[in-house]
Amino acid sequence: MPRYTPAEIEARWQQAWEKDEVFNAVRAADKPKYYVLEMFPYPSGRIHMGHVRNYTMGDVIARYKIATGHNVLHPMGWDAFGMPAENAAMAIGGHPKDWTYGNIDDMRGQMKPLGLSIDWSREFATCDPAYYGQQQALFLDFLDEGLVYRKNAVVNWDPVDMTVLANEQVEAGRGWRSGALVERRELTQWFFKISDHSEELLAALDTLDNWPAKVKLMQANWIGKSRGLQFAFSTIDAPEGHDRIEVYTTRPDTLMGASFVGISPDHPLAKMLERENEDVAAFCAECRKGGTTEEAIETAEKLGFDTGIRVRHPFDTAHELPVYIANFILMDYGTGAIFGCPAHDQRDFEFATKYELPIISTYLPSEDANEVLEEAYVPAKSDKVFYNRGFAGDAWQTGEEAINAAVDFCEQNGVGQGVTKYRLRDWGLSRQRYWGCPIPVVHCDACGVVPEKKENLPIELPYDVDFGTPGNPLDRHPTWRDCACPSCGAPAKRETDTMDTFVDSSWYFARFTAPRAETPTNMEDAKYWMNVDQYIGGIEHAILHLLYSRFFARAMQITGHLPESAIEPFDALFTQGMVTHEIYELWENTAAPPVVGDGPEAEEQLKSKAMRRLNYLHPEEVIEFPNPNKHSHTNVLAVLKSSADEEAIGSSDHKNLYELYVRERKFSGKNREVIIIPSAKMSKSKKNVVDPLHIISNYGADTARWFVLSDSPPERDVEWTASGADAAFKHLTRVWNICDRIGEMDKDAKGQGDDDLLRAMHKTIHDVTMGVESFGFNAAIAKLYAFTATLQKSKAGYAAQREAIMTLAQLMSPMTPHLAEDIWAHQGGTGLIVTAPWPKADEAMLVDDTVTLPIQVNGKRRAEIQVPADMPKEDVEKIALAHEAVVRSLDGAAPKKVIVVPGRIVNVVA
RNA sequence: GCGGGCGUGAUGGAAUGGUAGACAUACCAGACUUAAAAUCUGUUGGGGCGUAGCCCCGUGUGGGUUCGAGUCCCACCGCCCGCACCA
Repeated sequence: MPRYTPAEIEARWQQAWEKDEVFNAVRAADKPKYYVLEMFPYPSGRIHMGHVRNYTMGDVIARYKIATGHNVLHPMGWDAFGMPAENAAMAIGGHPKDWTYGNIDDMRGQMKPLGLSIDWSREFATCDPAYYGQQQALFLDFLDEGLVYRKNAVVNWDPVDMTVLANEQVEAGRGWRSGALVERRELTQWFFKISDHSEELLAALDTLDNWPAKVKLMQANWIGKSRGLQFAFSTIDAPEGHDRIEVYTTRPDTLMGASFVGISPDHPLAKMLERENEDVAAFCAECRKGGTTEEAIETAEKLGFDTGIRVRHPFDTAHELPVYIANFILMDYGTGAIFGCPAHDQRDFEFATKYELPIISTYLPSEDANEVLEEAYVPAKSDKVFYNRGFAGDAWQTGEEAINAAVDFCEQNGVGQGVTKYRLRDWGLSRQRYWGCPIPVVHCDACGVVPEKKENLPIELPYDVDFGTPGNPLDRHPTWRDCACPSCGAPAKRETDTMDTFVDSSWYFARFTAPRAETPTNMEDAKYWMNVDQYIGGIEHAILHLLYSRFFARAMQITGHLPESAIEPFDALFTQGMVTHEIYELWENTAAPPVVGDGPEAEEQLKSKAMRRLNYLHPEEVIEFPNPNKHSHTNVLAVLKSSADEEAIGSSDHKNLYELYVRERKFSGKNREVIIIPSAKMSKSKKNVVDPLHIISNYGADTARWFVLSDSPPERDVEWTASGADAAFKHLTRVWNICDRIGEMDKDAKGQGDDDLLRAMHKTIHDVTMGVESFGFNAAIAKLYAFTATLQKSKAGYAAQREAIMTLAQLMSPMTPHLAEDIWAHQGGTGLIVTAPWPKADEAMLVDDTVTLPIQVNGKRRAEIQVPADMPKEDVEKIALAHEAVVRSLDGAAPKKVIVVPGRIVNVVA
């Protein structure tokens, strides 16, 4: 009997697909188009199970769409710029370009054996000059349209390495290489005017019907539209030019609870005081320590500095408030100044407590509530509260009503204006790094900042750079900066900043529609292929990447690079989960004398000893086995493979391993134990990374693909288990063996149960189709398991069994395409299965004549009846009430009510 | 700190507001075998009783809506993701 040999059949069918060019996307009017795209990978050099899962999901969709008669575009490329390449150059030498292209070759080589339905003829990397040159052209067009501008912004500055650090290079407020305390420093940077599109980007979220609601909500919160009041406090004893402080508040209804005014350390008034007063300067310097992330700022201890300046309350000029410089106020949001209302904001409450400022309630939960607060009183804006210090609207009103009333009141009394603001800031794209797309502008002494001419594009990165010292090598390059001013021709200097890598990934989806075009896009191709019908990627991109891409699509429409119809580039979005794996930790008693002996005393002693994690272990370094001690909470134990002898490993009863485990833990000189941490994100440092190449060489790509789809719902994390992969392989072998068996059958053989088999088949067609359409891959696979079991046991005749196995192959083909092709060929199917039309479920075969109805009494299941599917409600009710179990439950009482849901359930209310 | 999500047997999970635990793993038992592997079959949420059967409890915790809640609402607990220079 021939065997299932994935290594052989997978290579064969991949060649067949390549020969027929079945995945080459062709622009043609004969069929509807379908564009499926997975977020392209960073070329780290190794694919991991997360990639396998991500691309397999996209592949299932792509293959399903091919089978249902679409021209499918399913491209692949590389998000190839970024810091890891420069870090590698610094750490191990070599050049970022060589490192990156080497990695791309490696990863492509690792991906191809997966048998993905990718049109490789469209492949590109963002570090190809042909790609980033077009990106520079886009930048120039954006500049022309006023979508790009320059302004100052803060960066993480490492004062020892004299370089700008990324947020991830700041560890606990210190530079990762130098260990120096990081400072915030201002630089002139390029910005995209994304904030001009805040309202539009927010409003258009409503049109994205096939995006997850959580992603839309996260984007809406990120854009952060708020209506509030902007007004000015007039100052007392302030330096000249600062007789007013403009503040913005979303809670003008709490104005009577104001107890201080806070300004950002970067506020113009703070900066002026800083120049004149050493104490202020010292305080502002203190505030500028630490990273630039919102998280770092929000979680830092709240600090304030009393400037001595005071302001008058707008409603009561006799009431004066102190002005503090405070480290938690951001210059980027609002006006960089706020009034603090400690009674209704927890941050302000803590600040007021620390600096002994008054805490004044403006509203209370009830008219007689205690005004002395333990913490800030912050009810939902939609709750009705009692305004004890209201000044507009009713005494009892919701926060929302009070805010509107307060804005109206203030406007009428000339105390400010209602304004709408957005939290969304402009997108800073300048990076002081080498391995990125050069910003195509020139600095000329005479002409200032001048855009490069398009005919000079691409402005290519020089190859001869050194990474011996931190910082941007472009800055140090002896000649690259030198150029002629595009405007006046005089000697000038190139911009040495490069672009944020988010720019690269904000339009690659459009480039895939015409990857070799001499312009960023080709309008005809863009019109045909856009939008992306199904986009697939991680939830970690829910905000930035997706928001930036939405902005770019608009900007590209404005500059004539995308049609109007493509301003929302992703019709449907799916966010998949991660692949996780157990972590194995080796713990040892490193400090105390070893514990010896057995029994409870030894156990107690072990608990009290200083057991420490010594290191992490690779999955190959441990042997797992079931815990024979059934009373323990731990079901699986593990020992070091190196400690176990051959016999113990080979033996099927786990006695020897358990004895070894006990011996190592209690009797060895080290009290050594392997601890299993379930389900953690795969990470190199924790050594819980499973290499897909191993899986593919051991089991084949189809097994890897089947497993990553089968075990968890796609939006959730999947736990990689060796036994799961094993089971997937066994199942595929089983299917192959069934195919072989049917192939050996007598072609004229008649059997029993043809109709049952075909009914089960049509139900499976229906269920799997629904599953694939709705990303319910794991549920679809469960149905395929069930149908395989049915087919395996079937005694049906040859014709029915052949139809069943061929349909099974078709339904499996998006997940396990190689095995499916092989079965198809084995059974004499026409052409390739990949291009065969998707099977259709026969509606008539889906309905059963009789149904099983559960009968509940008061919501608890008590019985079950079989009735014809079309039996009238009244008759069902009669049968249900007559049922022995129901009679017993009712105990003679008359039912109050009977609910009959046809085809579903009967509930008797006693 | 802020924003978003998730939580179901030993494990991964299934379940348009309608029989909780499909399917798979693991374990246990059986068949085949000299034996093992492989393969196949079967059992398995917890507790109880008068054990062909029946009853009680059970979807992180506590409340609520409903004839009926894993599913909807509120509060809490735990874990995960994002926070603008990681990609």
